[in-house]
Amino acid sequence: MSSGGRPGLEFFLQDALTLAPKLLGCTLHHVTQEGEHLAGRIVETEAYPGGEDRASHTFGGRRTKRNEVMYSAGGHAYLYFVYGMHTCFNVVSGEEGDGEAVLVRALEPVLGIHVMERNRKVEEATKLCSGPGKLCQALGLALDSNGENLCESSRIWIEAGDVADTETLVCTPRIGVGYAAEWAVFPYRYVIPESSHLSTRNGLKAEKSRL
DNA sequence: TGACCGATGAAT
DNA sequence: TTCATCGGTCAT
Repeated sequence: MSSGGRPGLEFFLQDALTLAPKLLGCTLHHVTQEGEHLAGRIVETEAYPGGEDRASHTFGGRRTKRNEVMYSAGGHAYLYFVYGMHTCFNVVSGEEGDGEAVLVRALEPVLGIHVMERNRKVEEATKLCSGPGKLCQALGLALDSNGENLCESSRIWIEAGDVADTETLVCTPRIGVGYAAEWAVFPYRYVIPESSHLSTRNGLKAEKSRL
């Protein structure tokens, strides 16, 4: 995939485990209600394949009002509220009904950095989007964007990109899913280890399995 | 209707 | 390592 354009629907119809590493290097864009154009390069993702994966919201075919959009066709935005104070941004993947998604965990700020600093109330670039809750706060992404179509929306979209030749893709176990039994240790988290914008919580230590 | 529990982050 | 904080989920 080459950089620059918006990937077609078929890109998002891939299953979560295939899509998650491919989202690394892509850029997430958000144009806020105030017209501020914010964007960041994706450097950390996690795949939530659904089905038997206990860490997925759609585990065992569970279907509720909250996870409904996770069952929509790939390319939709799935946002949810967690821990009583944080919003997480996911890219729905796979065919309609699959119930798969990729959680975007960290970005490298690219556009509108001053706005992100204001939104986050911090100055350090490495603290702006280095976590799923942080990047939503920095980009101003809220629950009202749940269900947004990333292929057609003029508010939120993904720009194609690649992992640079000088960068090495690495996968690790997912963060914060220790309750998911054996699924907790599967290497469904993908990072660009050279990035200084990874989520600090377990930044990049407990792994080394190259793709 | 209510108790419990997070796909977290920030402070200590 | 602790805790703030509250919607979703599931058991009554």
